[in-house]
Amino acid sequence: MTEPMKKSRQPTINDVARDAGVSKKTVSRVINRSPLLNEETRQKVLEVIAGLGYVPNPQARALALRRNFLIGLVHDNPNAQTVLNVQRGILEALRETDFELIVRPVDRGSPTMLDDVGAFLERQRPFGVVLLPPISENDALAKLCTSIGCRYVRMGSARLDDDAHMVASNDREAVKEAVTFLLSMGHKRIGLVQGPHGFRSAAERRAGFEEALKDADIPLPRSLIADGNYTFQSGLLAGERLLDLLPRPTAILCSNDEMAAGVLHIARQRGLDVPGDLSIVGFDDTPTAAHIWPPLTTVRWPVASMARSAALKLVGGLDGEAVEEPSMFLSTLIRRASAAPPKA
Amino acid sequence: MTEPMKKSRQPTINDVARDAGVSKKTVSRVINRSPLLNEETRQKVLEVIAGLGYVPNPQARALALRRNFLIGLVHDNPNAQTVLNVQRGILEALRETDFELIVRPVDRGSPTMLDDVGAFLERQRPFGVVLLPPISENDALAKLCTSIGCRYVRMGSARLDDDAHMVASNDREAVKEAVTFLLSMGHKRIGLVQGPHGFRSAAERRAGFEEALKDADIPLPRSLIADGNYTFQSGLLAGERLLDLLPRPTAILCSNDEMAAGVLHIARQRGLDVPGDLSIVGFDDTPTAAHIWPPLTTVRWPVASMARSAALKLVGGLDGEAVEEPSMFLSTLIRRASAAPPKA
DNA sequence: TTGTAAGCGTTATCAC
DNA sequence: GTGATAACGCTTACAA
Repeated sequence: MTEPMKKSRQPTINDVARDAGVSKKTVSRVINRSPLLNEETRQKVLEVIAGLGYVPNPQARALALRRNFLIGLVHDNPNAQTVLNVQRGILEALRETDFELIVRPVDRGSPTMLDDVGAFLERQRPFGVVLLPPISENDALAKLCTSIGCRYVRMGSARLDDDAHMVASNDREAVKEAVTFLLSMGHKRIGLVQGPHGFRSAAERRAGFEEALKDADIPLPRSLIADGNYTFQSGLLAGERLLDLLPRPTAILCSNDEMAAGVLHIARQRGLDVPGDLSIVGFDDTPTAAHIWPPLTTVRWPVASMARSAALKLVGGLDGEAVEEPSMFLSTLIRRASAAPPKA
Repeated sequence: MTEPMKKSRQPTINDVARDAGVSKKTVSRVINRSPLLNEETRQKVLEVIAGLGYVPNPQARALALRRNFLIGLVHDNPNAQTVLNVQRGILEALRETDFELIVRPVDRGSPTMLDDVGAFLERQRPFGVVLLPPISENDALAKLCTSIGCRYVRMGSARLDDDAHMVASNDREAVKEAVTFLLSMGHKRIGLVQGPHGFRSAAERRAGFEEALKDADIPLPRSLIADGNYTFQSGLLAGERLLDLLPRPTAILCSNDEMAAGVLHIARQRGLDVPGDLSIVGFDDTPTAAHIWPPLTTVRWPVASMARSAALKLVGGLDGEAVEEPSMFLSTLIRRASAAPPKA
């Protein structure tokens, strides 16, 4: 029992092997759940492992296996809650696995962005990466991952890639539903604050907006569409633009909640009653959406679930089982007080 | 030039050594910036490295060095923006180093929390961890890190540990300043929505609140203090409690912005004019603070800078230089429209 | 079912 | 200054 000179360092596979009276390979088999193992041997080894408090060294395993246990999250999404929800979803999928999550925010718009991500992938060689919008919409980035040999899954607002490499919410349908909801309440003059050019989400949401109006045979003058860039500030500007119109729109759909908050701000400044004089609908269901006054009707996309599936697509199928994770996710319209039938 | 059977795998240190006509140890010296190296040799090796696109394998380095290049972020902070700001700050400090950030949200309140973190530390053996409040206030956790032999730095609202293991904002002073500001505008009846019991930040902020009133010789009846738990919901309840009082407080200080938003909500519901009838002050300067109406006067603590220093305390001093990172950080009162002199 | 030997890509030791 | 050689802790051949 009394080992001579018990070193205080972490026990290694050798210690376990010695104490259990087996070879390291056998211990390795136990760790890796090899099926061809005498049950007695397994038990004995497990006991020694527990007794010693042995934990396999991930770096050593990574070296021997020529792959590591890191999943990267590459993102440039400005919405903190979204990013955290994604992290939560990924970690949920990674629980009970040996994988860890490493995060890598990148600077969208930086001319060296692709190089930066490339350097990160080359250096760390993560087992796989989850790409968040809007950067996930960048096809060059996906190609880069492929060329480097790094698995990836893109999150997005529409089918961006084949099922193995993407999870998406159907933003177009979701917005269409929201607008149809407004129409059903009697709104006829509905404005849109759209997201920035080059963003797939912005394009999809606009498309859904237009489709809904078209289906209802309601004309859409260009003046009812204001530009935004997903910031509160741009929502303020867009709100001023749209509320200057005569006749005023009775409802405004915003491509995200931040901008909706901006529009609400302007409406209040002008003494408009929301939703009496103006209904407002957002997109994202950020925490703020529920906390502003009146609470914002908005669209919630299942970020965490999507992220979870994304991660499972990456790490799943390692045990040979096919990965049958969904690729498309439904968003839900969250009805709150900011949208109601127009007053008169 | 034409190597026979160029394998498509990543180049290793051996490839570099062979091509440069030196030993692997020399290449290793170049990588690790060893000072005792012939400049010519170094240049030649660097050329080959660049030519080959060689990148050292972090896992192999970790194994050989018996330490890895991972900094963990352990957090249970509910504020997404805060967590992301921390991540940003840490990564800023880690840029240009070989370290990566791995994140580990934990479930505060789970009875197995300490075990969970312990398992994480044992398994991954990160080089160091940054602990976010409120979990960072847990002394048992700090002890656990020490016993496992994992470096740590705690972020907090007050001195929680010695300088090497902590960075803190001075919440007490910050709140004191905010309350003094309200007093200077003529408020005499000021309510407090405090944070949950057991949170150091809540205690510090309350202490600052009380000190300011005491310094001004203003009595503080217990009824002017309402309990909250840092959620919007609890802000609603606390707001109702305080605004039921007669005479009504003319100002309310909230221990965070979420709760301030809740109080604002109630004030609006009751038709109160903010700030005319009621001034509101928050704490945190979340994005929401600037987007609600009226924009919220609040206290901003330099999260990212603190996180940056925390990370530097962890990885600094590796090159022998002493780490001279600050431990205390000043918060700033952000004056917005939600606080003004009382109407009458 | 289990063990032996070799190797994963790097760094430390200690000669030269 | 530089280079053999032996670690580091694990896994994959391939034997037994």
